[in-house]
Amino acid sequence: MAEGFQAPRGTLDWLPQRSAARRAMIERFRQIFEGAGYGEAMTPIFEDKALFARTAGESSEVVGKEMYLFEDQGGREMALRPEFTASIVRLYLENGLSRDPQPVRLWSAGNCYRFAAVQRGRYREFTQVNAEAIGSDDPAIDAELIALQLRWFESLGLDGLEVRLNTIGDRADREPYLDQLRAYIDAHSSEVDDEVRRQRDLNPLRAFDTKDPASAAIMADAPKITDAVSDEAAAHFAAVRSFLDARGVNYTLDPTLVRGLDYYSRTTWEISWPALGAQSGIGGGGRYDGLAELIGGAPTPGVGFACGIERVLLALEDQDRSPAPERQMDVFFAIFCDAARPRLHALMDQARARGVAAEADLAGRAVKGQMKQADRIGAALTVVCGDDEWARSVCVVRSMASGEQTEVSLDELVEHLHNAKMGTA
RNA sequence: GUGGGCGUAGCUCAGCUGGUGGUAGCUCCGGGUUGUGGUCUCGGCGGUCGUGGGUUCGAGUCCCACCGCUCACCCCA
Repeated sequence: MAEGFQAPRGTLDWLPQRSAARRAMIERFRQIFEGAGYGEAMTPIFEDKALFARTAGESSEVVGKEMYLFEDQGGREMALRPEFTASIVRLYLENGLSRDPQPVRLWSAGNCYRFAAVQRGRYREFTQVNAEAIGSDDPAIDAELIALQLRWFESLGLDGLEVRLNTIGDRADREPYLDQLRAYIDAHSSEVDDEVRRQRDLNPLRAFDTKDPASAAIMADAPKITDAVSDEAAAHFAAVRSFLDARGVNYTLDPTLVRGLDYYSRTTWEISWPALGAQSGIGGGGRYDGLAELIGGAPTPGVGFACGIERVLLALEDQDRSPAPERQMDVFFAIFCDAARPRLHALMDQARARGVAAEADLAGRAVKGQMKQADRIGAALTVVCGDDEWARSVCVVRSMASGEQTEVSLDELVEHLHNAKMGTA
């Protein structure tokens, strides 16, 4: 290890067991969203830096200091994607999807990259599953996305989720409100801490996030954006809530909930699993009706969310649950005769070609060790072939559950294994 | 980027105020069962004590730096 390499800080190695869990989670996500009419979209892992800079906002941490940037050999400024939404909207515009029936609904899964301080649940390379609906401002979509997202969590066996919901109005509502909020902070300037004063200039909405109790008390009485939104946005939010209420979705209203990316408008939400501690946010999203214009497209409404696979998996592991299916093998080949190995390996391959999951000893194990291996991998059957059987061109097929053994001619072995598999399946 | 805790076999960990690394548990491999698993039992493999310096006659144990993990700030998935 001293002279060796370690995975880069903030990255994870995925061994088979967790890889299976991860894949099962994504597969579940796929089933749920494709069952609701969402199609899979994949975008490049890197994009023009400006795509993210313009959409997420220069004042956001993500753009300000967390992007992985590089200049390619052609001198282009590129960034590894810190999130999906900007890429998906870019995809929508670039591929003319505004000509498709609206809204265009897409889901994605893949790695994102942010150069942030590493801790449990926060990694520099991490995986998000993502869903976006672009081209309609129907409040039913906001509610549908939240409901589907919750269905995913529940299908994985995660209990005790908290859903927080808010509306931050339209961009046009924002400036007058921000002036109001800045004025309030200025009026209480001497009573709040540096953090609030810093946010006042940077992103006043975030001033509500202060941890300082005195400042928090002051901010508790500050004007809330929820009260400052237009009648139209308020009506939209009321409609979102009615769609959620009709489904029986539990949520709490949090008028200080502001998502960290500047492009959000109207509905915002966050789902957390509190036991995870500081990185308890396992999913979040919102509406971004102004985003398409920011990157040169026609005004196009949109709404979407993302969930962090690693965090959800940590939560599941904390509950001693794994979404990974049991590993199973149909047949193990236990061969105690060197001369027999080539022929039996060939037969094993033929069985595999017919859909039988099979493996053989590859470690030179003794008899006992090979049987133990068969047991360990959960093989339903073990093909046993030693000198005696090989001399007679047969083998013994043992049922690992019952211990029952039958002798089978090597010529009929593949057919026998195939039938056994079909019979039990 | 800033603080606190931690870093001994593949994994989980003992190791008292510095005096030669633990028959430790689990895993893995083998024997007990001349060719048959899950239990039991015996044995074996496996460590430059995170890395590099320093103090000391002597450092896993003390000091410093770095790397990594972890908790929190922050940020967000």
